Amino acid sequence: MKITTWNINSVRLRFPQVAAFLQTHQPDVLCLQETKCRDSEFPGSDFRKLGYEHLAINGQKGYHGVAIASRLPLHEVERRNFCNIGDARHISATVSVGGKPIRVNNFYVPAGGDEPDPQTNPKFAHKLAFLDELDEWISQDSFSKNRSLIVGDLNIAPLEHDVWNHRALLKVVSHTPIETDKLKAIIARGKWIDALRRFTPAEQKLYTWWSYRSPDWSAADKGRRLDHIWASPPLEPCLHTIEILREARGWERPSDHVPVSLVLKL
DNA sequence: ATGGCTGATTATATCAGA
Repeated sequence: MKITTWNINSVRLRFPQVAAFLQTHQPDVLCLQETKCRDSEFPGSDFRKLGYEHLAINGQKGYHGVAIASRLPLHEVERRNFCNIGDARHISATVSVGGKPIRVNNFYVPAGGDEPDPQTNPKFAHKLAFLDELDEWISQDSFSKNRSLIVGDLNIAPLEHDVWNHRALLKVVSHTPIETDKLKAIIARGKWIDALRRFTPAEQKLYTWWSYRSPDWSAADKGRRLDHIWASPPLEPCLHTIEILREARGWERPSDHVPVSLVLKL
């Protein structure tokens, strides 16, 4: 079973890139973030034509929005209203593979604005509150004791080599200690397996996002690892491979995030 | 190195992203 997470930055604008990816890489399940459209505007028939007949969508107008497109049936779809503000940052569904369920949770964590101070920056306060609620919610036994995946754009690069310059980014939202400590605590509490790092040593640079503002993103290579796939302990023996499709950042009119995939041998 | 860019909006400047 192959599952991909990708912050697409407008699913309508970038459907051609999505189609190219699906046809070449053939994931069973695709989790998208920043779809940026209402549910009624989601290009569902285009996904169905490519064999992704099972759709779970949590959209909103203009901003945010998450979705799961799957070749396998999706059950028990849930859209949790984190921080009770009515935005679209989570969707989960159960995928059955060989008759055994895997619970897939797709997140788009708030970016957090510029200033890493919750007293003066409401966006950063929102990000921290979201993480606290995420921590409490996924600490339930049902997550860790069953076959669960946490995927998505978590907007935090937790490790030193998840950013191009650790020291320079310590005061930059996405890599500040208050955020990275929280994320590491959530991982530790749930005994989550950080699947990308399971296949790449901690000393090796690993990025999934490169800013649009860098004139030569590849040569400068000032990336961050903002996109994640975590697996619950029961899935540990099934983790097979990870792929970060760096080349997608060089496609025409790209997203600033690239697809990140996990293959499970179930 | 924190924006030099990008996308959406009943747009033509503003907000958001990270």
